[in-house]
Amino acid sequence: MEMTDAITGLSALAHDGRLAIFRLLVKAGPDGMAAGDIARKLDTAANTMSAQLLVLSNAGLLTARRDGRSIIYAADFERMGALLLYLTEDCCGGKPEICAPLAAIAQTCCPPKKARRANA
Amino acid sequence: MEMTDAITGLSALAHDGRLAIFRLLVKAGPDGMAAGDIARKLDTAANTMSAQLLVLSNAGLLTARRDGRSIIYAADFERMGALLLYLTEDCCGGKPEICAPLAAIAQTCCPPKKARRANA
DNA sequence: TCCATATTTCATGGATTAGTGAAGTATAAG
DNA sequence: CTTATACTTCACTAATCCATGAAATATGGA
Repeated sequence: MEMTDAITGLSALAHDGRLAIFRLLVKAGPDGMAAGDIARKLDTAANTMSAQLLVLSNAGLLTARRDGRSIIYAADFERMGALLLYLTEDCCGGKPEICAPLAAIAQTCCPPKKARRANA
Repeated sequence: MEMTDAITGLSALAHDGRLAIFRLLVKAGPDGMAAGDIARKLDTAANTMSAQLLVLSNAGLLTARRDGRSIIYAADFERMGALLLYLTEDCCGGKPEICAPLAAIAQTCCPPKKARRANA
């Protein structure tokens, strides 16, 4: 990931409405959610929601597919992983002082050697 | 870390000048750098630099201390670690699909069991 | 075809952000 | 005490962001 992409991603997430959307879609998983359902869940006007989804999509953090009249948005896990990787690796140089706390969660969710724990 | 703090941090980093400052200070380590040295290194006007440093400081990502006529800024590693932890844990729910790439770097910089590698 | 639903696009206005010249504050040196 | 250095603060403008009403587009059903 390049620096400009990282900045676009950070900007997209640096907004309470958009961060809420992203978090909701992470919880929703690969199946994603229809734009209207997201709007109702977060109590946001349809056009406002559309603009917010566009920003996240343009940052590559969301994928979109049409299903009938609805458009289903889903979090792009790979892209988010790349952003986090950029922050730890390129931005922070993998300093132990910074990424030590991450080791714990990486350990929990992605055991390095043995079988991976199911998570949902 | 709370969501509003995370947003403040993301906003602070979502700017090319400020991200460059932060990266420079991460490289500089705990000793930090004087505001003027940062400004010269990044070819930025003094007052512009001051404003950018203020944003990062207000987000808690930098610490500042006076040394004679200079003011020394340093990256707050703990805070950055907390931001990354928020993004992986609270925002992304520690999903393996997202944090798997992080496991590698966490593995490299912070070995879980054995002695930690020195890193300059 | 006509209508309802789902979402987006456009236009607008208000709020926030960002860079800069000029002035102000703090420290050090002569 | 005066002057220089190091930064910050202030005032201002340009640019960008953001929410919203209104209109447009796309799909599905009667």
